[in-house]
Order: sequence, then C-alpha cells, then structure tokens
Amino acid sequence: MRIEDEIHQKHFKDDYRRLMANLLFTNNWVNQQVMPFFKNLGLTLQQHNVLAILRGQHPDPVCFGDIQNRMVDRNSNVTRLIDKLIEKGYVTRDICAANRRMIEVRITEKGLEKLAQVDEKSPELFAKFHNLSRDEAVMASNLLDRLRG
Amino acid sequence: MRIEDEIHQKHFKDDYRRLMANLLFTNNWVNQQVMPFFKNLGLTLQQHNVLAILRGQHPDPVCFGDIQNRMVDRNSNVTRLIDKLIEKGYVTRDICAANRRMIEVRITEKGLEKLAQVDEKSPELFAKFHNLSRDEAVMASNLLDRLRG
DNA sequence: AATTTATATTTGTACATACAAGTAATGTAC
DNA sequence: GTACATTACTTGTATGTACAAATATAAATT
Repeated sequence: MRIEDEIHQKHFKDDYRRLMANLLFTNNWVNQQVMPFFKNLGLTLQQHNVLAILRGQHPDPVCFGDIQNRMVDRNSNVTRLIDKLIEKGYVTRDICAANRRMIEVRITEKGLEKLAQVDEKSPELFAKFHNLSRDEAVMASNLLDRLRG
Repeated sequence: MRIEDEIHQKHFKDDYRRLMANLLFTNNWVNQQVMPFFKNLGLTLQQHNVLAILRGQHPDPVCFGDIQNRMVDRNSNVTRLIDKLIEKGYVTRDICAANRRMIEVRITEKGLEKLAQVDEKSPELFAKFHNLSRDEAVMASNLLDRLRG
C-alpha cells in the first residue's frame, strides 16, 4: 500500500518529504511486527540487541561504551538495560580490573539459551519481510546507507 | 556509511536482517535530524504532523479519529497532543453538535502562522536528505511501500 | 604530588509510549 | 422504550526516552 493511502494524504510537496514520512511510517510498521515477537519471548528489541552483541564477543566481556556504539538504537540507556538483563539472569557485570571506570558485561549460559530460543523462532518474524525479494532488500538497504551520507 | 560499519557488525545472517537493522538505525538517524529542527520552533514532530493535517482541511474541522488515521505515527495519544496544542494556542476544540461523542479540532491563525514559519525553514531540514537523488528517493519510497506488503 | 581535564558510567527528571480500563453518547434489538 | 453493543474519546499506569547533571576513576599538565 502506498504511503499516500496509508496516511490518507493526496500528495507530498516533494519526493524527499514523501521518503521521510515513509521511513517514519515504515519504522512504526516494523516495530509493530517486531515488538510482539520479542514480548512473547520475554525480551524487548533493545534487550535482544544487547544480548546479541554480547554473544558476538562471548566469552570475552564487552564494556558499556562498546555496547552503546554497537547498538542499533543509540539512545538506549545501557545502564538500565543491563539492570533488567541482570534481573533476568541473562548477563553478569563486573568492574574491569585494568580500568576501574569500566564495566565488563558478559552473557550467561541462560542468556545464550534465550538467544537460541529467539533464533529458533526468528524465521517466523523475518517471513514478514519477504514481500521484497533478496535483491530488493539489498537495494533498499544500500539506499538507506546512502541517504545517511 | 554502510550499516555494518555504523554498528560495528561484520556481517548479517541474511539481507532481510540487514534491512531491518538498517531501517531501525536510519529511523533514529532521521529522528536526530528532525527533532532539533522542530524543537527550535517549539514543536514536536507529532505536534507538527497534527497541525499539517488540520491545515489540510482548514477551515473545516477534523475529528480525533481522522487525525489518528492520518498521522504518520499512529501510536500518538491524540487527546494529549491536542491538549498541548491548545495550551500553545495553535488549535481549538469543540464538541461536535451532530454527534456529541466527537470532537472538532480546528487550527487557529496562530497555528497557521507557526506552520508558515516551519515551511519557511524546512528546506534547511530537507537538505539533509539530498544525499539521494530525487529518483533514488522515489525508488527508496517505493521499496518501503512494497516491504509493508 | 596537586590540579585540571577527560573518560566511563550512573542518576534524576520531565516527557512520551504502549496498552488496558473507563466514560459518555449513539445505535440496535427486542 | 429498556437493555446491550458499539463508537469516540479520556484517563491511568507502567515502562521507555531524551537530555542534563552528577559521580568516580584515570590521564595529562604544571
């Protein structure tokens, strides 16, 4: 469905305004696909993002700053995200011996199991994106890369 | 800059996961361009969206349900958005005589002036999107339309 | 070594969102 | 015309975000 029809707007002032509206609208659409999926598994999208970053380095730790820089959503408050993940037993946190300002975060076995559970179900989530062919997905992604300059 | 480099991730499991990360990341990027622009003018993106919808029907009123359906971000709480806009004197609200459940919202002169002020400055905002040609903006927009199915 | 500057994380707070429940007016069925 | 359902908006609340200020450690400067 064209963005014009989605938001009942006859036309846009120019193609860039149309693209901006479309990006914001599509982001909401993506969130509506993604949020219930993760909610069912007892996670938020951001919590999952952190766990995936930690698995990438496992068994090495990752510090807060690095987590922040690797997150898709940079605005997340890493301190509070980690608090939640500790409550659930998915990560551990320790003060770094070499630099006591830094916090070493590691994923636990329980965290790895949760991620495995997510992986098992995730094809069901990504099926919702298969309205585009793989080539089109690549093309869209490249256009977004170029949009950001 | 490629999404891989933005979030320091070597590769994605497939092109659809890459696209999803890219969409969420790019949405944040867009918000970071857009938010300060509107903040400077004393509005939020959603408040501006409502005002633009009201101008489209001016001098006719628009009811809450229609505002909701035309908004780019459907999750906004229209009641509270309108409260804010009334505080600022940009809109009026009246109970609809024909159906007393409905609320008629209208943009004021002051609201129209504020929108004119936004319009005057907006080329400065949209210049940030000119890393894509117009044709590419159209192509990106069409891919997003098709992604949503 | 004391002072300043920079880095890494935490905390506070105002505001926004998601989602469920509540209220009030209208429409429908009997 | 009373009872029930539906529509349109409002309110409450828990959680999340944005942004600024605070803390604590380390590094650099004098």
